[in-house]
Amino acid sequence: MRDGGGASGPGEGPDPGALLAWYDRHARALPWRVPPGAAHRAEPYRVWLSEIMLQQTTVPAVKPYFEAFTTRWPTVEALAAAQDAEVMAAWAGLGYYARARNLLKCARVVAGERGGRFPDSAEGLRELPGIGPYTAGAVAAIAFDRPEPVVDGNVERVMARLYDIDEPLPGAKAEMKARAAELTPRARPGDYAQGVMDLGATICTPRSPACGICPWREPCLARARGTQAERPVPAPKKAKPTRHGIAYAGRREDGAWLLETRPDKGLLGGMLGWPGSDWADAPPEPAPPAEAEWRETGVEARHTFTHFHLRLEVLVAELPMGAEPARGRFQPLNPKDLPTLMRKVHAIAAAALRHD
DNA sequence: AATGCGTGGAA
DNA sequence: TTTCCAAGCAT
Repeated sequence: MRDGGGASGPGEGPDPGALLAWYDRHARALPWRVPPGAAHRAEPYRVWLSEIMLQQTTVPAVKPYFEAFTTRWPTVEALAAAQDAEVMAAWAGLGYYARARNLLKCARVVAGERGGRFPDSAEGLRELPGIGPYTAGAVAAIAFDRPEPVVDGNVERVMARLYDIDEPLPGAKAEMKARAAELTPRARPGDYAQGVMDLGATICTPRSPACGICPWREPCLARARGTQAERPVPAPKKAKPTRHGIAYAGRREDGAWLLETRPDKGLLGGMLGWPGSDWADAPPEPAPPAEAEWRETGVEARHTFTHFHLRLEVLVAELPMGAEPARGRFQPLNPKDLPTLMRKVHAIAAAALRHD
């Protein structure tokens, strides 16, 4: 690492000071952020919460969830005291649900074993559930002013272009990380980290980067060579198979739906869902969760996950008050508490049962 | 080290 | 419609 200072120029390598000067003028205003130059730093709880939500997730998607969480649970102690089901329901729709399970685990460790104080070093933060190298560095830098390297997808893209790294991902990550680390300044590490990420989000974007207004345009090797659109070189991608299954949407006379909480491990772990068959490459075997006249809706719920497409056939039934299902539990339902796939099933089922 | 794990918006 | 991808982590 080195100190920032002078201006960037050709042949001199990128200057952290130029990036900080750009950030002072162009920092995005975000709900979890304290503007550069403010007299105080952001609260560790809010920095941590935002960083967990932002993992592989866009800023527009995170904003309403961050607002909802901080309003409902203003402190780590409040979050730690929440019920599992209410936190999972509040996270529903944001995706990567292991984050929510680890969020609660982490909150309970911090509140229960650390007096509500987050560790103030990257090394300490790294021990907590759901906090990996990136998040540990980000919280240490932003909340505690520690000069830690903070390497996310934005930073990797910026490094790939600054140094015109032509090795494909993910092999190139080691060099990207080394370049990012040697560039990280001792001064204002939190602003610097947020600055590089803002640069990646607004100027050095994946497609059509705005090189003409970039504070690092002069030292950028890819810009000089015209290769910026081809950096970073992506990893080879695999085809997504299509899997099939059956979902059973049962509604009792009182309006309660037959739902089950999915096991913690695996896809949509810990979330509410409809009982059903396994999801497999072959046509699914029927697996009704209760004895009833299950009726085909003729509509499939289609959904794409990270690594496969899914088509779920939706079956519906009206169940009597005395029904004793083999699987699941009757409960009142707010569809917003369901992950997106299960919301799609609900919409199909509700429409089918409406036309009786 | 490679794989599993969500979602919605943009092109 | 399909593809791509966005502030990664756990195993």
